[in-house]
Amino acid sequence: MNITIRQLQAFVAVARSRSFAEACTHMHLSQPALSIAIKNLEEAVGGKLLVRTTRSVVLTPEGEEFYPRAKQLLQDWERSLEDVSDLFALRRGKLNIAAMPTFAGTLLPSILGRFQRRHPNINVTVHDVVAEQVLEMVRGGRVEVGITFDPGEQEDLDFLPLFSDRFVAAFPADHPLLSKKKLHWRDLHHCAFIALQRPSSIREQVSEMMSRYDVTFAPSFEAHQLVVVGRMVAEGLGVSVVPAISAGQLEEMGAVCRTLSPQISRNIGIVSHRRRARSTVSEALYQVIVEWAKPGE
Amino acid sequence: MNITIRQLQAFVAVARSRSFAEACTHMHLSQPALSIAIKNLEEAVGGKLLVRTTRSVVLTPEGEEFYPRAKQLLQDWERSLEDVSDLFALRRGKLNIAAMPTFAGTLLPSILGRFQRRHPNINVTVHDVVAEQVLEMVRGGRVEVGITFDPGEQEDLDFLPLFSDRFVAAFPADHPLLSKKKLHWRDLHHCAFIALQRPSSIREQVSEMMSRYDVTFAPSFEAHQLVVVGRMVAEGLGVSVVPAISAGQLEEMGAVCRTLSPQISRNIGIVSHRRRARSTVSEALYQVIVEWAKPGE
DNA sequence: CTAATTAATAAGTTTTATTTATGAATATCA
DNA sequence: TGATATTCATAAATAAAACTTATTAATTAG
Repeated sequence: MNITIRQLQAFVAVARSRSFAEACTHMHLSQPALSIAIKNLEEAVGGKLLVRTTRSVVLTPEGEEFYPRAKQLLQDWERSLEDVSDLFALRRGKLNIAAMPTFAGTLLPSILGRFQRRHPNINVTVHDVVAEQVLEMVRGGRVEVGITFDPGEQEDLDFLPLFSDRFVAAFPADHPLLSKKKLHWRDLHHCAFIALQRPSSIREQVSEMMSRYDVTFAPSFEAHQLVVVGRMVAEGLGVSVVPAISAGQLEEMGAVCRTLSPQISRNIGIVSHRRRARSTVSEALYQVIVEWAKPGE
Repeated sequence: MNITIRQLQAFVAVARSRSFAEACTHMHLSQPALSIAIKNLEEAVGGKLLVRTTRSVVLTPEGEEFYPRAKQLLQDWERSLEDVSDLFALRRGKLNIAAMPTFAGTLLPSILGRFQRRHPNINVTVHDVVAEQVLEMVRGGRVEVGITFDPGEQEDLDFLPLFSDRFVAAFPADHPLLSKKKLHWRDLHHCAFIALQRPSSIREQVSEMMSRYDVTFAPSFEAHQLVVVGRMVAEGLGVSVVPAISAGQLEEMGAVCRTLSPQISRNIGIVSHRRRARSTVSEALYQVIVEWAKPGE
């Protein structure tokens, strides 16, 4: 006969109350059922755990030794199962996501705010890394969800586009080019240029566009962080080209942004692993992001 | 639905082998039974633990988190039950017994030798304390088995007599009284007497016998240990009266023992608690002692 | 000595587990 | 590409177990 959890529970209940009758009500079980449960448990372990007379129930020395361990076993059992349940019920859990810095520093915080309000006990860690590394982290399973550019058709990755982003040029408030109605990439010729340092997909794409229109890509200044680029532009050190989603941030710092023709747009969206299973938590974040991006649907 | 051990075992088996089919043979279960077991487990915890396609089985992130804990739970479970079984099967265990020094130093070792051969993994601790304290230790539950004199009718103690012991007088090899055919307590008058120090039931009984026959109980020497008394007697410092079971020990040291008339005998036996349950280990020792005392039965 | 309390046993019922048989999906190989 | 084999899910039937009510036995309290 194999030992069941219920048998252990029965034993603990009887041992605690020193009475079959009392244990019955506690276990929501009839008295014979409890009797048999204990009997079977005793058979399984090979000896008496309780000495029952019609007037009293006492533990044998072996029962005395087993009692605390049985309690511990039951407690561990409950605890472990509760923990998994919590994971599924979003009452508890950890989530790692990766996002390219442009997104992580602009739109992501408000999304996480919304997620946090809906699932207060989930711990989210954001890895803000360059676009290519976002893909690598998803591929390697270090994060379940990544937000970056459309990586194109990938054998092991899924991409769900959220919105499309464009490039805008950022000027100091008093820059002469601001008087022009329509700005073209070519107009940036001869301007002192402020670029993001490598590795940066923005830098790569900007440099590619400029060379396409015979503008020499020769940055006068470089910086890692977008805020630094913004300050530099505002101070009149030069002009820069940044993603449209960062435009607001730059204008707060005193720069003025203008669209550039021809407009090139890049899709930004959610990257996830094609074959790996997604956790309930990541599914929940996925949900929130999609709702945020497409409020109508 | 409540979670069973079998369901956990099923989950661990599948998670380990990454295959339902393989887990089936390991669990001695049909494939549908296993399928349902996993399904029920997943329902109980509130989400998917495994992602099954027709070609592969992989763990979900939650499953991945649960897997090691499930293994641990099962291991603890097995371990605890095995430990209790060991207790009953006399494969392991501790036993505390109390015995009065006369017995602990003479006959007990060979009994314990026999017990040890029969149950090699039981750890026995012997408390050699004076007769009254043996009773106290049994009464207080500090030991399950005690060996001492018959305590008479006791409300909470059982006594099983094993053998009866008498007192013998111990003399130096060249003592004049040794020429007498029959020795009486009265003959000890005027002898230099060597007594055991208090508290000792032997001392009490000897002193009582002597005063009954108008022999003054005025020890010239006293010692705690019987061996010391033996040496003193052998050296000619005086005579002593000791239990018959210690006679052999004293004669080894050069003393000569003679019976004393009238012979008074005291029953020596096993004391145990009347209401407290006895452990399987103590039962086993009980058995060995009884067999030793009454080889015929 | 009777009534009350407590646990064990018996018989019958319900619930749960398990098996056999079958179906659906997918990779393998000709 | 299509047959084949493999793998897991589902359905129905059956075997096993757990549980309940009714009854019995034993012991204490009044």
